[in-house]
Amino acid sequence: MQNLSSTRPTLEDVARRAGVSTATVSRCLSQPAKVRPALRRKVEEAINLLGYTPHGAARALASSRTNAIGAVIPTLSNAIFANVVQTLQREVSAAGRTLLLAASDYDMARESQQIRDLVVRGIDGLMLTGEARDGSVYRLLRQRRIRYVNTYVYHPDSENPSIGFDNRAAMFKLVAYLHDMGHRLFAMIAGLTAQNDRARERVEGTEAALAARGLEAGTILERPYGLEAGREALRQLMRQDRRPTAVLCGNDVLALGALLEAERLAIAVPGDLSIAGFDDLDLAREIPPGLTTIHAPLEEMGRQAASYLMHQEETEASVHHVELPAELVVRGTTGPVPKEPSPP
Amino acid sequence: MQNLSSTRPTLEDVARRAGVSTATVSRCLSQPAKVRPALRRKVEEAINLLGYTPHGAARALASSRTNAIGAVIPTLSNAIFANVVQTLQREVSAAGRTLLLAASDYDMARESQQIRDLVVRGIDGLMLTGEARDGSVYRLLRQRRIRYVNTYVYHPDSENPSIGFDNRAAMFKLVAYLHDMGHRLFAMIAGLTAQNDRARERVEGTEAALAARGLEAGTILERPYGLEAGREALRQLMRQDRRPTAVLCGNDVLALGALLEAERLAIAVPGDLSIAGFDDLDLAREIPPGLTTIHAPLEEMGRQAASYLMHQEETEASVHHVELPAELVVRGTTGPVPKEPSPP
DNA sequence: AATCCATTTGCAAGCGCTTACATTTCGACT
DNA sequence: AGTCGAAATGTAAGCGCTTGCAAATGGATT
Repeated sequence: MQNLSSTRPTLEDVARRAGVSTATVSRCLSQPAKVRPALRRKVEEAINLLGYTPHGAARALASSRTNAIGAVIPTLSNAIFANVVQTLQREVSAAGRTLLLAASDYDMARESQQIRDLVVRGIDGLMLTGEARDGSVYRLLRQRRIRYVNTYVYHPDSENPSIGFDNRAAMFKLVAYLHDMGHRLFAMIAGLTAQNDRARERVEGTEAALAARGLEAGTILERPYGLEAGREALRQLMRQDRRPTAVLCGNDVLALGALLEAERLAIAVPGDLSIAGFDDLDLAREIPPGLTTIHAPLEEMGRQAASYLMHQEETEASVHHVELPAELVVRGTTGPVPKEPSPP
Repeated sequence: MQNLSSTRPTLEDVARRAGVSTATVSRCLSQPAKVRPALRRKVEEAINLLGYTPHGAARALASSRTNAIGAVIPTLSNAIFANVVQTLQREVSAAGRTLLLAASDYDMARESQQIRDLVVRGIDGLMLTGEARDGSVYRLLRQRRIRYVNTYVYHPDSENPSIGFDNRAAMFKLVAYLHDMGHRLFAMIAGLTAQNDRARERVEGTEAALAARGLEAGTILERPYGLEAGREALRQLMRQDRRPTAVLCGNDVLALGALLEAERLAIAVPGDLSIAGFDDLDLAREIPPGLTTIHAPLEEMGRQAASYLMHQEETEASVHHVELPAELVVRGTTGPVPKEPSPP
């Protein structure tokens, strides 16, 4: 059953063994319908006998198709990326292709390098996170005719395809809801905006929403995404003379940190303070009293990205843009503004 | 600066442009030290001028090295896998290689297929999760001379290399600690053991530890890893006539679910009930009162796996096995057994 | 200047597969 | 049986790169 020699068997070995040409064997593998059953059977027999498996690189070289899809994300340590990659991988794998993955750790330079590496290695499609990156990267992708898509953002006017949601608009919804609940003084615990356009859009959305409603621009703290950072930021906010009554967080992890810290400081949530997150992690629903947040449609985003990247056939006239809804999910951490100003 | 023609430039284009042979260009790319600076400069100029990038498949075919490392894990939706993949990817990327990733969703058949796919695609090394899988997979890997390693387990007697920790021994530590705290009736909310040897080892470890101490084998519930499943399982345990005083959970996610449910049921933790997890997620430390758990040394595991898989040079005499410590971390969810039996 | 050896460079043969094109085979039909 | 077109198969030319080996080059040494 197994070939005992140390060099792996090649197509030619199979062809010889089956008494056919290499072309026929090749066809058996990629378009079995084109080979008559009798021959096909003989070939399959030879394949099993020799324990033959195709050589991916040779195949890619000869056919100039790699059947590989790449993805570059900031980090797998955040569930919102891990989950999308999980979905992407599932779809890609189901289509008989392979996922090449790189994580940039929120470093734009590294991201560029990783994209280039993936291009060199050979990919048919590429999922990217956000839009902000060097123009040369997009140029390379287009020159190489590699299909790509930006995710976690929806930028209908961009020349780069996007599948995602409107981060700004989501913050507008959140501010509107809290404003209507009577809140007037807001604060934000944002992510680091320097290398992260999604975080930036969330901040900008908040600022714009506050301005649009004639509200004071509150304190904005930038922190790396992490529970401890969220805790620390909340402490800092609560140390201020004029305490905000509502704290918007750049993501659920920061919000969870803030919530845990509020609990420790014996600040009632939402009695004294409302806290909201962004992303809607599993935990947001489970942790008492339930985290008010924006639901990021990750599953759908992963599926759509996979589908877009793998359907190369259709050449579309216009740039592909898909907006997925990012809905406000009201749970227990937000409520009406406290009657009297919260104690100093 | 960019080549405007639609076909990408090849090594030959560069060679012609620089007035050298393709061999020289090739050497400039892979062993620059072997080319005199003057020539090298000319070549680099031509490369930039044409916007040349190597063709990965051609390179892999000619050199029979792919510079790719594969990893197959159960799912990215669990942080313990996402974090290890994150580490692995970082190391792999830093070494100028690429990570090919597949997630099996705890389906052994799918896992086999994915491993085969990766082998066909071409990888120099492969990280696997657990040890239990079809013998033909290991045979293929060895026949193809692909370096591989099982992780999340430590099986010093296996012929397959492993880098991980001893799941059984860890449960022994946990049982010993709780027994010493006075607990006599244990229960376990385990993961699904059917397709998961790590989960199985944790169950077996618990059973063996209980038996070794002459303790009653308590109820063991198997549940898919998930918060909601943990909640439900705890409800079921608390409905029993004889309630356990200590609940061991197959992982931290189940433990967190159990903890949240206990809170909802107004069962005091650890006053009435002790709960312990496994893995030591970030959240385990943060969530009050702090989850007692086993710390899984993920970072180190990822690093060591990467290093082992990428250092092909040294041919070792014996099978590579590394045991990483999985320490008990005592926090707030465990304590002395309640004085009187907990109320029905 | 001639000689010699260590480097540097070029030549060219593949690596294993796909695929356009040529050739053969097979039935259906007359 | 003989024809003819469609379908099946074979032939062979690459795909873009690496690398063993031969040839050429450059200094160092005499």
